[in-house]
Amino acid sequence: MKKPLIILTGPTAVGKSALSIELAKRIDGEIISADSMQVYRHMDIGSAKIMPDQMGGIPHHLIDILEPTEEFNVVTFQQKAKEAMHEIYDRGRIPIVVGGTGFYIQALLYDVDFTDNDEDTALRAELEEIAKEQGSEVLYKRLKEVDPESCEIIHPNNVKRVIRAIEFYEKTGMKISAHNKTQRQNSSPYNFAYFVLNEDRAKLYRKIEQRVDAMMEQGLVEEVSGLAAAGCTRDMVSMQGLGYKEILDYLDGHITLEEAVYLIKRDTRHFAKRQLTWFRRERYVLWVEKPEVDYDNELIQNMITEYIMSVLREKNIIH
RNA sequence: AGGGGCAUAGUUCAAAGGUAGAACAGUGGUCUCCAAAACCAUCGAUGUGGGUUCGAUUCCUACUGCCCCUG
Repeated sequence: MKKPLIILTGPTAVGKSALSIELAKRIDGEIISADSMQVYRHMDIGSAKIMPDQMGGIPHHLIDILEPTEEFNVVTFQQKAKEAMHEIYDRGRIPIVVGGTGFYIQALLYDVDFTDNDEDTALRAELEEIAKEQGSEVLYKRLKEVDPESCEIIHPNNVKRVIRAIEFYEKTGMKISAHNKTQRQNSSPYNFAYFVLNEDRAKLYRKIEQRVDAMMEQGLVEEVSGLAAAGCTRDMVSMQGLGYKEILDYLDGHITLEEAVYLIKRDTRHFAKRQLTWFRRERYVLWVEKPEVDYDNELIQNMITEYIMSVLREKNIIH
């Protein structure tokens, strides 16, 4: 008997958090955050983190679990999320995965196997050096010798993925193209429902821009300068987050504050667009479109929750 | 009101009497260990009316709009 799993995602700023609280209350669920930035403590404003007073008493997992100086990646996410799920099942409750990182959701939902190799930071650094000094073509040729199939899929300019493919081969002796092919055939071990909340593009973009303005008012600059003072630098995973890298550039005097705000807005729009692209090609997703006209917010929330509940009943996730 | 200047893509800027380029924005896509990352692709323009010319978006001219100076 497959265990139940609910996924609630969508582009940034669409209103996932608020809806997830409503849903969790009704079905007695707990929330697992699938967000690569909200895992970090002291990064509240820029990550639009849900704060304890907004949680409505619903337990949240994978929020505030790391210091910004620590590394976080899919593998860590997968491990910690699975641990959290076990605990939730033990309590007889239903896990609701909420967050916008599609890659993380995929890793969890299909239980993608990452175990047969560890990342090798020394090798990565070495390969990065080669790319920088000799050009990405050199790396690409090296990959071609061991895994020509990957070369057909990966663009030569995409250094990160070329490096990963070489690394995979060096560490395991296998081709990542073959590995990915088999992993892609995994079916989910869960009885799941995968909801993507979406709304009119222009409206979403407007909300993103308003949210960035609000972050500035809430003191994003202070938050980032605090992190910088605590030793955070832009090469850290946490500081690659939207709002953080741009404000760091401002604090370093590379750009003006006005430019930083423009860049945060632009890059967040791009991000939302990429998220939607991801969800479009994901299998078995259920799109939940917000109505174009602005009704009462609570009313919309209720309608959507009702719809989600009906799907969950149909799928025997709730009774 | 008088004088001057400018009108090219959504924006900022190129170029040229013979098929008008770029950056950014917008749009679509890739993704199985940095994913809020990295990468790929693509739509789109000469303000309006006359004239000169084989050919005008370019030269001339009127109009319209915007900017600057003077009052």
